Amino acid sequence: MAYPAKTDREAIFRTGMELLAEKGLPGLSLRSVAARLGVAPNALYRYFADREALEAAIAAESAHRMHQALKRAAGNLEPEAALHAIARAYLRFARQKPEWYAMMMAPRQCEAPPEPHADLWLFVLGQVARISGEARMAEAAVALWAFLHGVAGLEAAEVFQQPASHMKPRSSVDFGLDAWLRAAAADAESAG
Amino acid sequence: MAYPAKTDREAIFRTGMELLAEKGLPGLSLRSVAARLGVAPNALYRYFADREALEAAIAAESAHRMHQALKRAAGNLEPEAALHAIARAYLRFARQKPEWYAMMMAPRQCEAPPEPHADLWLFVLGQVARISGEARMAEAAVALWAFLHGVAGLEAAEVFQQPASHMKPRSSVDFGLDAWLRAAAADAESAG
DNA sequence: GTCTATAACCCGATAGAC
DNA sequence: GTCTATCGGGTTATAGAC
Repeated sequence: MAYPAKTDREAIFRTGMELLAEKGLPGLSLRSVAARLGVAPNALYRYFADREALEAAIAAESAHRMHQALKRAAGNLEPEAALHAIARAYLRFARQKPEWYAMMMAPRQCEAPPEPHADLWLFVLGQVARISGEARMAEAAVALWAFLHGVAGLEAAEVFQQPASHMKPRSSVDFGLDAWLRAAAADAESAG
Repeated sequence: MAYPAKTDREAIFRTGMELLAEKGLPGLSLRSVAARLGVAPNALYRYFADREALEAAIAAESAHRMHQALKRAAGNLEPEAALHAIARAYLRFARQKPEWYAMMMAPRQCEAPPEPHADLWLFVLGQVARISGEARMAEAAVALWAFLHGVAGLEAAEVFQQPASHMKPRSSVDFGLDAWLRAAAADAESAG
């Protein structure tokens, strides 16, 4: 062939993940991805319809990686210990890969939630059900997710680093987690 | 004068707020503000050092408006009712003016938190202290803030509108809020 | 099917004239 | 204090050669 493929969907995607982790959201552009791969910018359009499509692929992979991290953290721990471990792993992921996390949580117009997101959600739902029971597991899981997502957001905004704010991130996370655990456990009792 | 002032800091700022509310974050640019005011783009640099400075002003005003909204919601209600009202008002603000909310919460490098942000935080802290007591009011307030910020983020990401997600936003907010209130009240008792 | 080249837009920011 | 003009950067997207 006169023009053998110099790249492929996988390589483009991988380069996008790298650039995002290295240079943040503004560092991720079709031009920069193409430059690193040594191809012309519009060569990428053969593999991704537009920037949105590339971002969606990155978001899906990010959700998958978080799922793996949470599963590893939970291991075979007892329900309550597993949930503490999951919460820590969630916040660690958001802290260490803020761009992947942001990409994964970014609003994106699509028919149904992509499979990795759904898998992650089902995993959390299952872990929550072990504590709260199944009657109100959805409400409990959403509340937990909101709390963790909120902590991640506040950490990203560096709210805790304000000198005169009197904020103690660690103990605040514990406060919220304990409150949630007590409420979830109470649900299980009232149902049982 | 050959060139009388056609605009001023206040008009620029107000136009920025409008554009942000109308067209979202990508619609806010120095060029678009200048176009709406009928001046050349670089005329704005007389009043704001750069885009960051304009954004910081918008963020401060957004925090002020949320503060007003929360105060109005709390009124003279009893502590627990006031907190419910504050939580609803917080989520309503984030839902109705998502760009202002995002701007207000966006990471921004500055020495100290701007005054409107600090005022808002002190107000929430005071309201929380009425329930939890003063010993752990900071932890409790941060946990509450994280939860509300998280719910706002999930709503913005349209997580709740996914058809097969089995999520009920309203009851999830109630779940989290009730959990928080019980924990905060328990703190007050153990201290009293 | 991939390439080069380019178009047609957007943006923030700066220089120098009036 | 505002203007025109411009620089250097970004983005999506298309046309046409190989």
